[in-house]
Amino acid sequence: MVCTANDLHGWKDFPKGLRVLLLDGDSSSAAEIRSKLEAMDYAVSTFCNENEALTEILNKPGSFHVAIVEVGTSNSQGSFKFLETAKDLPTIMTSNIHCLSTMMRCIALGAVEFLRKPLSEDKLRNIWQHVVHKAFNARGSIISESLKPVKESVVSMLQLQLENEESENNNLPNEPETVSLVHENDPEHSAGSDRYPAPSTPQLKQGLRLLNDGECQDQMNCSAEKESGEQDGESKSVETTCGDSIAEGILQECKHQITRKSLIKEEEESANGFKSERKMSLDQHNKDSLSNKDRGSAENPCKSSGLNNASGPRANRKKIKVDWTPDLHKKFVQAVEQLGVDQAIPSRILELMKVEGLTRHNVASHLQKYRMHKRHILPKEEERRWPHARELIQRSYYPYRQVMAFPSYHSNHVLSTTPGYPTWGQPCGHPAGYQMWSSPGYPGWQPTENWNWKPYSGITADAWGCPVATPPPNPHPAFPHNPSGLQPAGVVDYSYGTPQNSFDLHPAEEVIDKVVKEAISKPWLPLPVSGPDFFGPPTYSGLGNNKSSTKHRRVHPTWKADLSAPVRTNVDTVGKDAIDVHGNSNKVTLGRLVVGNASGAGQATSVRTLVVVNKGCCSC
DNA sequence: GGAGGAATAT
DNA sequence: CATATTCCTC
Repeated sequence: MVCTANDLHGWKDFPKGLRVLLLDGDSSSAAEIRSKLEAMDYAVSTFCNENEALTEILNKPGSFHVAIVEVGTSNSQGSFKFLETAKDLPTIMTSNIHCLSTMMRCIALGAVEFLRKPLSEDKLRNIWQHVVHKAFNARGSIISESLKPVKESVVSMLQLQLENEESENNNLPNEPETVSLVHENDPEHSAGSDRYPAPSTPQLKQGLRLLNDGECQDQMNCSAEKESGEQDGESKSVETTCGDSIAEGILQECKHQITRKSLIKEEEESANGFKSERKMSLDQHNKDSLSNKDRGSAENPCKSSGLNNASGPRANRKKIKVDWTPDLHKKFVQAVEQLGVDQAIPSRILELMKVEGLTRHNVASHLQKYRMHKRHILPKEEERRWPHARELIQRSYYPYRQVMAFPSYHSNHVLSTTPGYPTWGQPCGHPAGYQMWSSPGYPGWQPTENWNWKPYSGITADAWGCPVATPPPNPHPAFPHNPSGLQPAGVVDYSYGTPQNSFDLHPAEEVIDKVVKEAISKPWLPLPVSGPDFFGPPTYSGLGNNKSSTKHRRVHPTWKADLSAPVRTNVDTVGKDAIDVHGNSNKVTLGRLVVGNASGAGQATSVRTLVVVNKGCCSC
């Protein structure tokens, strides 16, 4: 009697009907075991000696799913022979005697388990696990005929189960259980604004594995991916799975019926040092994918609903690393632009993107990068388009007063018109390698009307969106006009604690006042500050520098907005309270500004003091 | 408590 | 480097 796929339907109540070969020389023992097995709806065939059993197996391959073989003191050789012969049949050894060497030998010969008599119901009830295990871990691709339906039925069951879970999850759209398998580490899992892989979207279902101490409850699923029926034709979902052997086995099994593009990779370590990496993908129209990798964090195991709860801390699920593919990024940019830069916050972006599986954290992280690149790129674009802007500024805007930042002695590339564009650059005419950001329709980072920055004659701004005015080569530039007749050169300096040098500094009160007043009255004009590149090694002085560490220095809220918006200054909002006139140091502190270097996010961030210095000199 | 976002870790 | 995570503030 050989199982076929047709048996599947009859196996909905698996493991009932499991065919058990019972080989026991002790007839009374055999009867007892048989009775218990049959009480569990297992189909039992009893044999008294191994030859009969082996004959049956050989004559009717695939007749049994599992064997329970007694090892006695006298018939041990027969039991070993059975083991050696029936290698394809998951065989559980059982014995009254407790002999370690015998147990070892049995295991070495391929026994799946060694149980001591008496065999309780509990022990017998779970023998099906060996069948499933064997079905999914058969060496090579060869699976005995009897195991095929087992495997398929398990797959089918799990698929059905997952679908049921999905229906339940549909009632709880924000907290799908399968999602929790992916995002169990996400502290935002309960936040309504966050999105998770929505199992409601017909996609490749996740392979799930739940490990429970002692009792293994492997649950897998695999279902065909349907391409139609996307809610809005745009939604994407995260595709993920676990990489344990069973899962992979199922995935292999399902490969022929699944159109899948995502790569799933996972590596695991021990229960203690659990570590994994996974690739996840968000498919859209079979085209783009978002691959996620993820690293588990030991301190944050599974914390969520349903299935995971049952599995306990051991069922450590991993977070997902999102691969911001061009398409995904495009969606992101579109969302940002739709919202407007001001309103573009992670949760809203997330909503607009409609990418399942993406979390607010993912978006926030990307947004951070986005903003940084934008700040960095915009100024260079402006500079590229208005190469003489600074000169114009100096001549026309501050005809009588040069307010600017001194470049750092380490300044290297702030205003250079770098030939290439970073990948976040705008799309026009980029060399290969930037296609991600320059694909047709990609909005790019071009300044839009959302950037309410007054051109200010194209003054350059740097990574922080602040205008950058470099000093002219000539330290004492001769301005063609000096309509005000004032002493020129109120100079803003970022002294980083370094002493003022070279100039005889005599702050004329009126000059200082004028600088301050103008800054306050014209907040839309740039503060004469430079971007990160402009500064030398960070030192800290002045306001906000009472911390010894560079950590957690933050822009004052009133400044923050302006740091992200290119030109405006917030002197007005900072107010005079932030203005500190250093009576005897020729400085007026306007406020604090956090700057960083250009090398990356948040690195070497520091607080600078804006100081207006009356530079009492000028050749004019 | 949760969100945004800078700073930091991986 | 890109992304995740942590930490801080609001």
